[in-house]
Amino acid sequence: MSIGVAVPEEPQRGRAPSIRDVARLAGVSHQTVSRVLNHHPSIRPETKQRVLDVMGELQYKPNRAARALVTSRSRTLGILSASSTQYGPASSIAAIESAARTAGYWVSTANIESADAASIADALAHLTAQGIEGLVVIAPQVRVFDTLARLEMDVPYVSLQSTGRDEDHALSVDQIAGARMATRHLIELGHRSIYHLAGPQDWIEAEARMRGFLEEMSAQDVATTAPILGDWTAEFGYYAGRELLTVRDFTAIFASNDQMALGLMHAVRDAGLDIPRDVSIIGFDDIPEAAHFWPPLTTVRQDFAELGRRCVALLLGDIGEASTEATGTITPELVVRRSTGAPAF
Amino acid sequence: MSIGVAVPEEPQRGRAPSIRDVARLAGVSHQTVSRVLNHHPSIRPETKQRVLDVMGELQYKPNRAARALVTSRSRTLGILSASSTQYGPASSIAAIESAARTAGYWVSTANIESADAASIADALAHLTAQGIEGLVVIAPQVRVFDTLARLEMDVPYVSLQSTGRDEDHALSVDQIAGARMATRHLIELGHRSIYHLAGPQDWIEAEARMRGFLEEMSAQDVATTAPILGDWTAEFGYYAGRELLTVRDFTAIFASNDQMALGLMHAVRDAGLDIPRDVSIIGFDDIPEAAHFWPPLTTVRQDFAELGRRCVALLLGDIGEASTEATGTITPELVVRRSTGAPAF
DNA sequence: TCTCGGCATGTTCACGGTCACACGCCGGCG
DNA sequence: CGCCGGCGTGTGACCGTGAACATGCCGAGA
Repeated sequence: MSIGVAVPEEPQRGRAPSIRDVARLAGVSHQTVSRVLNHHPSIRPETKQRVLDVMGELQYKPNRAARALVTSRSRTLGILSASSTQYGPASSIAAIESAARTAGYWVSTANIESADAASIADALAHLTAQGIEGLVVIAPQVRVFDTLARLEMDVPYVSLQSTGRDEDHALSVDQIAGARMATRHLIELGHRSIYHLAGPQDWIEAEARMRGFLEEMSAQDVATTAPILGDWTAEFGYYAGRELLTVRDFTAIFASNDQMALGLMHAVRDAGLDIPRDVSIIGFDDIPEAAHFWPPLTTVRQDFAELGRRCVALLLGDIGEASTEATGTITPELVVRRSTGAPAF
Repeated sequence: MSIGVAVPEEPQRGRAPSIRDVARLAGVSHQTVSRVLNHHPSIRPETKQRVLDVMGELQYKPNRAARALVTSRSRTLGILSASSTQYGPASSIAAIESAARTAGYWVSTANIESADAASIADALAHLTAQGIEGLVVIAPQVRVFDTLARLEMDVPYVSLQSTGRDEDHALSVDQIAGARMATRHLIELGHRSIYHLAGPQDWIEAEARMRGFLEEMSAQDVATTAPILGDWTAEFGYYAGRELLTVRDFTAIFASNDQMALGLMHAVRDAGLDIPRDVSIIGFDDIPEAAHFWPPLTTVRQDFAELGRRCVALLLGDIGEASTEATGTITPELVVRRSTGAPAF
C-alpha cells in the first residue's frame, strides 16, 4: 500500500474573494458586508439578502487570520494530551473536538511522548504560540499545571478534576463514586482481600479512583493494602499480575483501567488459575473491547463523550462565550460481566 | 471527580508586545526586528543581538494571525478522521501531530461520527475555513475524496494509499504485503479453508488488505470464498463469528484488524471451540492489547507512527516546505503468537 | 417647524506582521 | 574620478476584517 498526494486543479483566480470584493459586487461598503457576517441588527433585509447572494456567488469565505488579528481572538481551543492512543483520552478528544466545532471553535492538539518538564513546556509553548483561548489537559495534570504556572500563562484551562481550590467552577464527574461502586461490588460478592492496581498518580483521574477505592474499603471496614502504581498499560498489568501471584494473598483485584485489567487476566491465566473462580478482576472505563475479553470484563463505564462536551462547555463559559452552567453529575455505571464472582475460598 | 477551571492572574499590561515595541526599545526600525525574526542574512550581529535581548526582556511572541494574514500561509495541517478512538488512527494522528510540530506546523482535527456526505462536508468546511495547507484523511477515503472533489478544494491531501493515478507521489507502505504475509502464514500452517473478515471497503486500507488476501490465496492456488465486509469493531467480529460458526466450513480466519479478531475469538470460545486447535485466527495492526488476548493474538504489526511521519513529510514536500523525497517502503511485520496453529482436521 | 434620536449605511483607522522599495555608505573597477 | 553594486537599515504600503465615528434620512415630540 502506498500514500498518495493529490493537488487538484488550480483555478488561478489570484486571490480568495474578500469582503471588499463582495461589497463591490453588491454595491455596498465593505462594512455593510462585515455587518451581515456578524449579524448586526440594523441592516435592511433586502440589503442583507443582496450581500448574501453575492457571497454565495463568489463562494466567499471569511479569512480567519484577518479576523483573529483584528479581534485578537483565535477561537481555538488547545488540547494537551498524553497517551492519546488510548481509548479514554481518544474518546474525550473526539468529543471535545465535536463540541468545540459546534460552538464554532477550532481545536489544536499537542501530544507529549514523555512527561518530562521540557516536553510539556514545548507542547504548551506550541499551543500558546497559536493563541489558544482555552486549554484542556488530558495528561499527567499535576506536572502540566506546574509548568503552566511557571510559564505564567493566562489561558483558562480545565482538567478532569477540580484541584480543590476551584470548586466554584467544579463540575462533578464522579469517578470517586465509580471506584466505590467497583469496590463495593467486590466486597458484596464476599471478597475481603482486594488489591488495587492504580494509575500514575499525577493523573488526577488515577488519584481519584484510588481515593474511591480506599474510601469504600474503609467505609466497609475491610483491611486494605497499599495500591500498586501502574502506567495504564496491559503490559504493566501483566507483569504486576505475575508479581502478585507469587504470593497470592488476595481473591480480587480492582484495576484502574481496562487495559491493565486485561494484562492481569493474562497473568492469572498463565498461572493456571480461573477467572473468576480463583481471582475476580474488575476494570474501569468499559472500552468497546472489554465485552469481548475472556472472560468478558466487569468494569465501570464512563461517558467520555459527555466528559468532553462538558469540558468545552465549561471553557467556553469561562471565556465568556456561553454561560452554560452545565453543572450536574455524570454518574459512571457498573457493568457486571463475567470476570467477577464470589471467592471460592 | 470534577472538572475545574482556573484563570491565572492577569498581568494587565494591556496588549502583547509587537515588533514595533521591540523596535522602539532596541532603537531600530520594526523592519529590522522582522528581519531578525526571519533570519535575514544582512543584519549586523550586534544589532541582531540587541533585538534578541529586547525580545527576551519583553517576552515577545510573534502573532500568528498577523503573520498568516500577510503571508496567507496558515502553517496548519488538517486531519479528517473517523473512528479516531481506535488504536491505529489514534497512533497515526499522534505521529502526524508530532511530526508537524517539529516542522513548525500546527494540526487541527475534525472528526466525523457518521460517514454520510453531509457530515464529511461539514468537517471539511470546518478545516478549510481555517485555511489548512494540507489535509490528511484517516477515514472512509473514497467518500471523502468525492466530497473533496465536489467542493472544489485546492488543498494537497494525503491518504494512506495512492489511488493509482498519483503514483509519482506514492510512498509505499505495503499493506498488501502485510495481508499476504498473514494469509501465507495460515496457508503454510496447512489451512485450506480460510475466511477473510474485511474492513469497510471505502477505507482504502481495508481494500488493500483484502486485495492482499485474495492475491495470496490465488497465488498459492487455494480456493477462496467472498470476504465478509465488517466495520472494524469487536462487536461486528463477534456476530460475524457466530454467524460463520453455524456452518463451520473453515479452519482459519484472517481478520482485517485486531478488534474484529478479538470478537471472533469470543464467538469461537462461546461455541465451545478451541483456538487455535479448532480455529486459527489472525489479526492485523498489533494493538498493544493483542499480546494479552486469550490466546495472545497472531497479527501483523504496522508502524503507525512512521506512517504518520511520512504523511507529514509528503505533505510538506508538496507544499514546498521540504523536498524530502522520503520514499521507501514501510514493511509490516508478522507477529506470531498463539492464536494460530496447524488445523486439527 | 425645528430638533432630536435612531436606523441604515459609509469612511477611516487599527490590528501586527511582511514586502517592495529607497537610502546612505563603502569598496572595486573602468 | 565617477559609477556601480552590495550591505545594513529605514519608510511606507498592504493583507482582510472589525470598531469607532460620521453621515443622511425619517419620524416623533416640543
